[in-house]
Amino acid sequence: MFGTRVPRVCYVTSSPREPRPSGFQGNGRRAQGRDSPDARRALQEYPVLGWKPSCTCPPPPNQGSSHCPAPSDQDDLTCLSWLHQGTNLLPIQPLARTSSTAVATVAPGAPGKPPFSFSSLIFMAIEDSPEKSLPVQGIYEWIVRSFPYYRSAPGGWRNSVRHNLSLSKSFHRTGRDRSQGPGKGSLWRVCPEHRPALAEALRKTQHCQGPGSVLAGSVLSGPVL
DNA sequence: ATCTACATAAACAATT
DNA sequence: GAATTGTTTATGTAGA
Repeated sequence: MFGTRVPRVCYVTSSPREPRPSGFQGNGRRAQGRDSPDARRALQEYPVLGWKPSCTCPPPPNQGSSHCPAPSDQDDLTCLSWLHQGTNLLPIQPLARTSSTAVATVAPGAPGKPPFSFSSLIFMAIEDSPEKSLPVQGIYEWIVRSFPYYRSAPGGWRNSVRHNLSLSKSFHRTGRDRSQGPGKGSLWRVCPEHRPALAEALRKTQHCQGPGSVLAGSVLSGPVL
């Protein structure tokens, strides 16, 4: 199908892309570095504040705590119920629903880049949907709604979202029910077998922000994560 | 030094 | 034909 793909012009030159602007943040890992100032700032800006640990389900493995009896059918992280307990459905969930109060915590003008990878963002968006599936546009909207940074970010992040969806084995697309209305594209879902890894990555992102972060204080000290 | 994960950019085909 | 969606390739950075 792609046999007709022609080599890109970039091969002609040693520098295929435009020089990156001085403010370019590299590969983004810097921004989501384990304990980077950016990551800490972002976590303080984004209202994980509203996430109240109110765990009634088993903690993820390696958390040690077993305050809840582990159901026999949950040997691993396949169960994401620990991500979906009421308001602590997902770390940034409160912002999406109560933007006025939540966004008030964001520094005016320049929200920091979220510390989450695109995979994590997609994961959260999909898991936050009632049907556990979203079209690309729905994922965009969830991200923009949840992270003010992406409202003003250059459009390239959408490309990255699609790139992640397409490249990552963690997500797969399903046919779209056209009776639900018009719209392009497919619905995207999280592969069940990859949920544990995604959840763990998300948990690590939070965990690695250190004890100083709001999230660490409100989440990691709790029994859920 | 190398590998891996990730972000970003871009080309291009398919679909609506 | 335009816009959107999906796939693929390339490249750069940082951490392990």
